[in-house]
Amino acid sequence: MFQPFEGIPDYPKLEKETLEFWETRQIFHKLRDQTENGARWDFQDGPITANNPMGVHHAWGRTYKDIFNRFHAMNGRRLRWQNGFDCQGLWVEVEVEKALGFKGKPDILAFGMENFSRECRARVEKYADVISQQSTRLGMWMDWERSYFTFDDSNIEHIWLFLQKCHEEGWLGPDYRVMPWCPRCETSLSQHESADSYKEVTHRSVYLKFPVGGEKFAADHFLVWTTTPWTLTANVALAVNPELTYVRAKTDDITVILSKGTVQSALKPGYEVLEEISGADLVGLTYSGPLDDIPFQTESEKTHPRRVVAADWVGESDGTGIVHIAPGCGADDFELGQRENLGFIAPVTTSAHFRSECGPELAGLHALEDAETVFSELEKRGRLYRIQRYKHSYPHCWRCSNELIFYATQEWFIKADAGQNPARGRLQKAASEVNWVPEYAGKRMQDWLNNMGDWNISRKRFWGLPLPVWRDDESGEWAVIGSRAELRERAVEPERVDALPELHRPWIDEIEIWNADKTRKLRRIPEVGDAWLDAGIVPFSTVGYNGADDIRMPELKIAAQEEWKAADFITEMREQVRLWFFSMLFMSVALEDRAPYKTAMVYETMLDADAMRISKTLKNGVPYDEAVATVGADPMRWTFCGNTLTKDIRFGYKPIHESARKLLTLWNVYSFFVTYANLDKPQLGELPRVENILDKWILARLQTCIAGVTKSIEGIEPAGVTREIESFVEVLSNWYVRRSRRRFWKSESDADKNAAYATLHHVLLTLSKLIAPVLPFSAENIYRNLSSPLQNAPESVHLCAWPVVDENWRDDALVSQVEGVLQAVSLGLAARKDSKIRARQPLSKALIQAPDQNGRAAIEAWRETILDELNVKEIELLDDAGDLVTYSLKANLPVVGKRFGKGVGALRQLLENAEPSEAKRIGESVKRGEAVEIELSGEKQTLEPNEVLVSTQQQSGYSFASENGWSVALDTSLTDELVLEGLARDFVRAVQEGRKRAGFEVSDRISILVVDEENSRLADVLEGFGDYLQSETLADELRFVDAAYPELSEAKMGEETLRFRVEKVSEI
RNA sequence: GGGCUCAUAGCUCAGUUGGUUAGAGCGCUACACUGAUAAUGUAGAGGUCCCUGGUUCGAGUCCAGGUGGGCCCA
Repeated sequence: MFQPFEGIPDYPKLEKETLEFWETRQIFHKLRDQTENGARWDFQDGPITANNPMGVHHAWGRTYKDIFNRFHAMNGRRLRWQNGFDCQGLWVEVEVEKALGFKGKPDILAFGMENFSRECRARVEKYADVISQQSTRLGMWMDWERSYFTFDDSNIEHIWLFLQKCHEEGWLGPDYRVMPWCPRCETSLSQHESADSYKEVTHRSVYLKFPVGGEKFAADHFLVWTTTPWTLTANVALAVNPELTYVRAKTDDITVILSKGTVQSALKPGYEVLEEISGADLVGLTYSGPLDDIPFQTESEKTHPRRVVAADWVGESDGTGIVHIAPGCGADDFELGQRENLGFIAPVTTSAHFRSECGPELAGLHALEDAETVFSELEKRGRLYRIQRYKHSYPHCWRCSNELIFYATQEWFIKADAGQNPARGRLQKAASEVNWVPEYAGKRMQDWLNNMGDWNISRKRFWGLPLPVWRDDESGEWAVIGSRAELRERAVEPERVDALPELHRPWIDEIEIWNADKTRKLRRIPEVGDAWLDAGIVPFSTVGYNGADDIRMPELKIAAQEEWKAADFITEMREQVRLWFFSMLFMSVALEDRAPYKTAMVYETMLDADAMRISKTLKNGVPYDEAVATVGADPMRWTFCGNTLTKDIRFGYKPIHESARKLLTLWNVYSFFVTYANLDKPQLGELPRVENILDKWILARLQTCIAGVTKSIEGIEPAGVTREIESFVEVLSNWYVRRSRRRFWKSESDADKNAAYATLHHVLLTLSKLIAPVLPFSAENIYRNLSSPLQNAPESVHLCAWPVVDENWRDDALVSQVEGVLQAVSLGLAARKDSKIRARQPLSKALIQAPDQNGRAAIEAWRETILDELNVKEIELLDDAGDLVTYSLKANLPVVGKRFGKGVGALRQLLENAEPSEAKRIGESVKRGEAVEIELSGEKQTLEPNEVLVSTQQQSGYSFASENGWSVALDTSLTDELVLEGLARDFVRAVQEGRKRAGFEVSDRISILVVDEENSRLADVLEGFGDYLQSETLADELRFVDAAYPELSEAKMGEETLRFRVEKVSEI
């Protein structure tokens, strides 16, 4: 007895029960044991940041991960099953700050670094738990007890090892540069981090008047434009492009100098251009700046007088063609300042507050937030010409969304092009050996590597990888430590290293080491590392590459498991190409000179249903917990899996519901099987000898499906899986089950009925395995129910072997035959539609023309089925002989194309427009498989039979429907016998409807009470088809009643109105 | 400015090495079918396959240029 199933699945309920089953029966652990000795297939998980609950976009990626893991486990492969958490870096700190209500670094310092670190760890541990729970709910199988955490000392030590290696290669070192800097977080950000951070904002831009020094343009002003007025405190020069043309122009009763191309946008209306000047002539002029009186400026001018310099990057797309240069506040400026020896001013503190040397009016104010004061100071000094609102894209902190500034600072870099053995070429070679899916991911990686700048790995923060650099500030001597053991060896007080609770700030900062000759004590630099170092090292740290034992999964230990080093598969969203994929690649190339992964799959962006980017402020995303609780995980997983990798996914409840509806067909078939099997209790197990062509066909079609699904997963094409399964379920339901229904209804048990049960059972059971990776819950539910009568069946679908194609059942010819039959039936229904005769009305004859021998064989093989589908008594297979046939010819283009080249056009003309007699001559030859002579453009040619496509049409009075060489016509002439049969069918239909309405069981026996109207043909119908009526409707009796009989229903029988009633025959 | 990528029905998307009349699902309309059906079938409406040029006997498919969108870099 199977668990009954009806209606639509309640996924949330079904999934919860399944989770309990997995848990109590320890299915995951059994799977792991069962694959223990299998060949390795290594999925390396990219760590998810454990600082918040997961979102629905995480569920997308995690679905892919789970699909591939489950598939390979079913194939007996040994997997790692290790989830990873990203645990440190700015993203964690910012969330903890928010939770504690902190505004910035000073709050953290007041709170105490030790307390702060503990808070960070606690948050990570909390959300690691939350995410583990959420992922479990998604059906994701991992060894959740043994996830890796990037804050582990072992992870940190592995990064140290890597950085030491970089040092040996000559790639690592400090540099003084202008960097994007977040004044709130008080740290610089890397190239990685600033990449996504540009946002459209509107700022006030300002045009300023800078009086020109010297004699040449003594009364004039340079007109200078900037969007960051605060940087004027650090102005040391102006830059012009010597290639550009500049002008002197009169405006507001003064004379200004600016580039010719910017006059219109920069000057107020009513200006007058006086003369043109070459940019080169401006170089070398002096000027006085707008804030010349502040101490920074007066001091700087003593050694570096203000002057105009040349820069070829100055343009005219905005501004005035004259750029104010502040080497302390911009990367280009900094570089130009170095080249031209312009002097240097750093006007603000790390939190963007003006230093005291900016003068009493500005000192202590915030450069961005107190911009008003800057404007009024400029106004006070009479230097403002004009203020305009200006919309542009400006960088923001990717974690706290505050506007960034550019700040001169010393940071630590990994320089790819430095050293004896530069990294770039080695990285490119390693990347080229990876199988990128889709291919463009590999091109993006190459592009990134081509353009890769130095990698800023230092952050002036707290909770992160402590950079293993110890330095003596006085002498500048520094050393890189590669492990905790080495640290102990060189420590001034080794026992303090032993006492370290963990390798984090503030504890690690207390350790001092000796320099090489033990003459100086070195202290650790305070910086922590870029979080991408943490994630990038995991291919090594999770397997204990450095030989230490303190890893979460000891069985992966590298000494014993050399094989785990390069993952077979990784997958993340596309931006990870330049983030995690890159950092892993870099670290692996540094350590082992090879890529740490063999296949890398990327997917695109999740958008909402209206193609809008999902953002927290818009609240347009589907919340994960809500979605999984209301619609369930499986429909979501089906939606995710069906998305084409190269396309963004538009995600919302509508697509999930659409997926659920597609899956409903499968559940309907399952429900059909369970319902009838429970009535009949058939023998199930081994497939009996298969005789019925429907069974043969669906088993053959199943093999096609197995092959297709397997190929899709192995070819890293998840969308193919859903396509293959959906098309199979479609024909399973609408051809196999529909055509087999009567086989299941037969009241007696016979071989054919049993074969039908056994076949459908086998198909559904196999299907449950095919969907198991994508729909782990539904598959389990269906499998467990269907496998219940089987001996020795694994207790879970996930412990089953992946189905393989059985060559005994494979029959591609049969599969394509049925495609032809479906076409013929569809054409027949179209012809019937055309004739306007209802489907219940039997017709005497269908005339079918098949395109070829295989098609004719299909009609013969499926004759009974087609008769029934089309409701006709007879099929006449039109052959191609006789005078009534017309031939139409077409060139077989792929074949003749190569041979005839330019002549193809003429040949097509000739064949398609051939006279009937000529068409017949050629057509008949081809049908006989003989070559035929033709005359083409005045030349004799011989056409081989495979070069011509022949289709024939019967000349006939019937209306045809035809397509792809198939034609079907119906003989619509009706005999009285046929009319009566049609009426009988109407009667049956009416009674069945009545049974359903009355709520009878399928097996209930009934009485039919019917009113015999005047002039009705009812009596004739009963006489001719009484037995048929009774057996179809399970009616024990059929009797006439008076028109006054209570509660009669009405129905149409042909043109007549039938009044009747059905009653259940009492059990007695 | 450089790189990658996309453009096919009202919407979401298939379209394998170039091949004859470009498909599916959803939505809409009409009709039909229904003892698994929140199903299904048939038909209709809806397409300059973004544009231009090239290669070819033949281009949605290959190439070049352009337009528009997305992403990355400078």
